[in-house]
Amino acid sequence: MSVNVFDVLKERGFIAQTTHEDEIRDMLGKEPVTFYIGFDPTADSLHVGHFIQIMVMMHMQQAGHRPIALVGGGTAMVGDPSGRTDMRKMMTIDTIRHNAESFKKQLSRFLDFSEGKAVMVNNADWLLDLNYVEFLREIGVHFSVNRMLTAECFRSRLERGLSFLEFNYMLMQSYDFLMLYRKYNCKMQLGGDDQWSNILGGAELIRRVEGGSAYGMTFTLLTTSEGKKMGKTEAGALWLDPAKTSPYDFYQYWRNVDDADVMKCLALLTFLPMDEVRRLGSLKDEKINEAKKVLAYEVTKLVHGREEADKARAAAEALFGGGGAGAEVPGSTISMVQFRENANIIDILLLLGLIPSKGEGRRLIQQGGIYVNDERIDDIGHTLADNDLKDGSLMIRKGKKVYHKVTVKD
RNA sequence: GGAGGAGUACCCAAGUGGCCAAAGGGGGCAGACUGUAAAUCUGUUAGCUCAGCUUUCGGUGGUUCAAAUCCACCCUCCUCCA
Repeated sequence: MSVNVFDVLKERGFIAQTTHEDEIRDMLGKEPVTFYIGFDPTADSLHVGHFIQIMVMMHMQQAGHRPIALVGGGTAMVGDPSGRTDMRKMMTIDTIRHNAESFKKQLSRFLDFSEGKAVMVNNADWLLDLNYVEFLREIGVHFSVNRMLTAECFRSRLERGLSFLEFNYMLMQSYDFLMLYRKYNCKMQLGGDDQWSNILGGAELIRRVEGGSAYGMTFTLLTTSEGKKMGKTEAGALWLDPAKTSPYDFYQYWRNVDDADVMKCLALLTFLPMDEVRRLGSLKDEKINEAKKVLAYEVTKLVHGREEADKARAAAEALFGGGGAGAEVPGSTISMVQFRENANIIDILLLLGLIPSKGEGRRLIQQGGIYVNDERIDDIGHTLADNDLKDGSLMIRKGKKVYHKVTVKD
C-alpha cells in the first residue's frame, strides 16, 4: 500500500474524532481491515448526509479495506435520539422494510459487493428476535446509566424528554458492532460525528465482552461555513434518488454553494486530487464559479452517473450562459387542451406546480418575479396565447433561477 | 396518583373581550445590487370568485352583539411531589 488511507481521509478533512489515532493509522496502513457504517432507513432514499459516509467507504474500499454497509432495519424501530431535540415519530414496520430495500439498492451502486469485497447486512436479522431478559443480562449489564447520561447526545435530551425506548438505542447499536466483530471480525465502526457516543459504546462493549480491540472514528458533518447543516433545501433533504431530487436540481444545489464552502465540498464529495482541490478552492471572486461548476459536475457524476451529469450541466449552461437552446431543461409536457384551459398565467403556474397557491402567484407577478419567454409578466390577469409557443413550447421563469420549460402536445 | 405551568402562523415569540389574518425576530419567496456566491437594502409571507368573503391561535361545547382572549370538559407537553 502506497498511501495510507488514514492520511487521505485526514488530508481531505473527513476525520472528526478517533478512538486511538495512532493505532488506527498503523492498522489501516499494514493490513486489510473490515469496518462498518450503519444507515437507519428513516426515509425511502439516502440523502447527501449519507453520501459523505459513502465517500468514506469508497475511499476505504479503494485502499483495500472491506466495508460492511449496515442497514438499520432493527434500530430504525427504536429511533436514534442523537442529534435530535425532540422525539422521533415511531415508524411502522412496513415502512421500515420498504425503506431498507431502497437503501440496499442505492448502496449497491456505490460499492463493489462482488467476491466479498463488501458486505451488506441488516441488523433486523439479529435485533428483532432478541430475548429481553437475556439481552439485559448479556449486554445491559455492561452499561452504566450514570455514564450514559453524561453523554452529550442524552444530556441535551434530558431537558426536553427522552423515552426509555430511545434510551436503549445506544445498546442496540453497540450490540450491532459486537455481532459484526464476532461474525466478520469487524474491527472499526465509522459514522457521522453525531454517532460518537454510540460508536464508543460498541467499542467498549467489545473490549469488555471479548477482550478484543475495536476502534471507532467519526467524520465531519457536512455543514456550511456558518455551521448550518448542508444538503437541506426548502423541499427537504437533498436526496440521492433522482425521482425525489432531480439531477438538475442536485447539480444546481452544488453550483450555488457559498464561496467559503467550495473547497470543503470538493475535498469531501469528489475524488479530485487534493492539489486540484486546493487550486480550485483558492480561486477568487468570479473565478470561483469555475470551481463551483467542477464541484457540481463531479458530485452529480458520482451520484447520478456521467450521462445525467452531462445533461444537467448542458441545461445549466443553456439557461444561465445563454448557450444553445437547451435541450435538457427541466420542465413538463401538457396537452393542448390543458394549455388552453389554463391559459391564465396564474392557472398555468399552479398546474405546473411552480406555486402552491394562487395568492402566491399574484404576489410573484406583482413583485415582478415571473417571466414568460424572458418577458416579465406584470399583469395578474395575463393570459397565454397560442403564439406564445415557439416550436410547441415556452419557457417560464420564476425568480432568477427557477426555469420551467412547458412543452405542449396534442 | 397529587400540586403547579404551558400549548399562538414554517420556527421562536408578543398578544388576556372589539382597533387581530394576529406585534417582533428567524426562515422562505420576490425585487435592487452582483459572480447562478456572500453581505446589504426594499417588498412580501392563510385561502379564495381578492378593495369583498371564507378558514385560522391544542380539541369540543358554551357565555357574548363581538372570543386567541371569559367559562366547562377533554387532549398533549413540562416542572415539583409519590
